[in-house]
Amino acid sequence: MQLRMTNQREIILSELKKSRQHLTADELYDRVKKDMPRISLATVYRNLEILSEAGLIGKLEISGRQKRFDYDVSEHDHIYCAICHRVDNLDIDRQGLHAREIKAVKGYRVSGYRLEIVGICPACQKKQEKKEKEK
Amino acid sequence: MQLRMTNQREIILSELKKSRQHLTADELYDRVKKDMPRISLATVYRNLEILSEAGLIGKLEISGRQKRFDYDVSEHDHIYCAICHRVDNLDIDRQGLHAREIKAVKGYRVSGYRLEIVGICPACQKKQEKKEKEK
DNA sequence: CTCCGTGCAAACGATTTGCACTATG
DNA sequence: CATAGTGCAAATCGTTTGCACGGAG
Repeated sequence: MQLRMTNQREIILSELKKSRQHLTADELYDRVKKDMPRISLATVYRNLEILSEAGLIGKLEISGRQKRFDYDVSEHDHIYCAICHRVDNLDIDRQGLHAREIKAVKGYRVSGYRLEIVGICPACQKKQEKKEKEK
Repeated sequence: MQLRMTNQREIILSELKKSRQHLTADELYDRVKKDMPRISLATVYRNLEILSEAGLIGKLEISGRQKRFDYDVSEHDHIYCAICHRVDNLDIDRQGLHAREIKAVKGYRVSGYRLEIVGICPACQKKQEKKEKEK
């Protein structure tokens, strides 16, 4: 099962990379459609799955909502906005955690962990302040 | 909007508490149905949502899969099995993380974080060993 | 040429919602 | 007795799949 670099796959990949955001399949679909109007959403889903399996992009399955895909494949954690669900990459030292983690496993064979910081992004903070004033 | 402690709400709550597991809505539905055969799945969903908003149970939204509900409302993290998706509670010291977290926020107002450790649970490890032998 | 990939529509699994009815406080 | 909660069915949302056709290697 070898990978073919089709036109649609190439565009999906480059559109995600150049976005520098953590897009959902349908957000990406909207962008890709501009270059390739007949592409189908199913193709976007299929390719995102394949690309993330191939290690060319990252897959984010954060807190029960829509999957997002990451242009950055290096190991890192995420912060996301509880209001608008925007996601940003974080640079946290992962060393300290490992020691703590390994003690806590209760019989599990640990393969990794996911750390998500939750908060309110700058844009949504501003919106809240505005609402506050209007009262 | 005051809460009424209906029969179904009470049973859902007590069934989750006594399970000492992290059940999904439909797993809980199956259990509750034994005591109350005419209850509907929608009622289970509605009540789990309400109960978690009221702080009587916890809601777990792990890695893009089905929501699970937590009988334990105290602050804690989780470990889950990458194979069978079983979830267990963890006791990790949350102190060390806070300091690191606050440095990393890039304009976000941080409200908390979620740490999930991923691994393979004892039961699934055994299954794998068995398969290995059979080859 | 061989199959992997595509577009389309239909199928799917989890969850939510509109509605008329019920029952709690 | 007001109105939160229920059961049911249908709707919705994100995602996946079956199929016949198209195109990359």
